[in-house]
Amino acid sequence: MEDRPADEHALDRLLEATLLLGRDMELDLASQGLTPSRAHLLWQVGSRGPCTQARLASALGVSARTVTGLVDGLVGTGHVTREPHPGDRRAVLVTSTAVGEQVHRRMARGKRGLAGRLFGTLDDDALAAWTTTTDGILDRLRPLVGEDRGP
Amino acid sequence: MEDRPADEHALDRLLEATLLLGRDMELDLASQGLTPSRAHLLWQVGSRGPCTQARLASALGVSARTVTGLVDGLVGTGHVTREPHPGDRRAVLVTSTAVGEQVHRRMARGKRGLAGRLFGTLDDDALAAWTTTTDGILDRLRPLVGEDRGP
DNA sequence: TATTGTTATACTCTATAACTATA
DNA sequence: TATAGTTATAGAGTATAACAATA
Repeated sequence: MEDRPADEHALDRLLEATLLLGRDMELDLASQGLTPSRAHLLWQVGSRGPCTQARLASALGVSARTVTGLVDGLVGTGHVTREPHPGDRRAVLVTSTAVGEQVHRRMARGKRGLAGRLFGTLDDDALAAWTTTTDGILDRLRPLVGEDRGP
Repeated sequence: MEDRPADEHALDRLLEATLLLGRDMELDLASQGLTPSRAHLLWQVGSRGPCTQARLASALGVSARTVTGLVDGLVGTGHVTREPHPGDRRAVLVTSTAVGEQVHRRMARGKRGLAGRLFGTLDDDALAAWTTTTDGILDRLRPLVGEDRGP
């Protein structure tokens, strides 16, 4: 670790990508009346199917109280409903409505489109090289942050 | 744009890096009593020298009101002071204290260390290839988000 | 006893709008 | 008239702690 300037430059690129990616996704979601946190929750429900709030708290890495608030908001906008959990009367199943599923499909489409825009111009070899290197970066990053929550 | 699965996989990698990078930096800052937003402001002041709040609002991309709150917090913790602006009696100069500068140096050191840990294992060619590809990704990402605010 | 989710409370970050003091 | 910053107000997201209902 001998202070190579190119290393810091590379990290700056990664940080800039982080910033821009976040902003792009927020813009897209705001146009559908969703805040980032609510969109994230809706994405989980759409991808996993009906979930208990405890499971969502674990998947999102937030407290149970926070999930209560996010679900309240999404129930208010008609994206999800709270259904009784068959077999555990303490729990509820957060379930996508038709509108929620439509938004989830739109998010999935948007993600595919963004992937194509960002990486579609690379040939297979260049893409594979970039991905391999990024995998290595992630391997070195994960231990710094600690355990992942979620299935 | 013909839906290459590897594209979506690459985007997922980038999103995961985004998430982990954010978490790592938050952990590091929380250990010094700084929230992410306050740390971001302190970083700007440390890098640019004494700044008006208007300039900070523009650099951070937030409203004047938000800067007032962040500076209030940092004044409270002793990281910055508000000094009179020589030549414009409406404005103040947000200025790092000795403690603030010490934290800024620690942040700079942490950034160098992280860069080394993430990229230091790559040889020059692999690093250059990764950076070049990432530059291209950024070029395609920037127009989606729109204008940068900045100095 | 342990888990699920809610109420109560509080702090941070963010914004808009109205206002004061200066340019 | 325009700019720098504050006060006033509001809403989202987050957390911990105490509590109810159920396992």
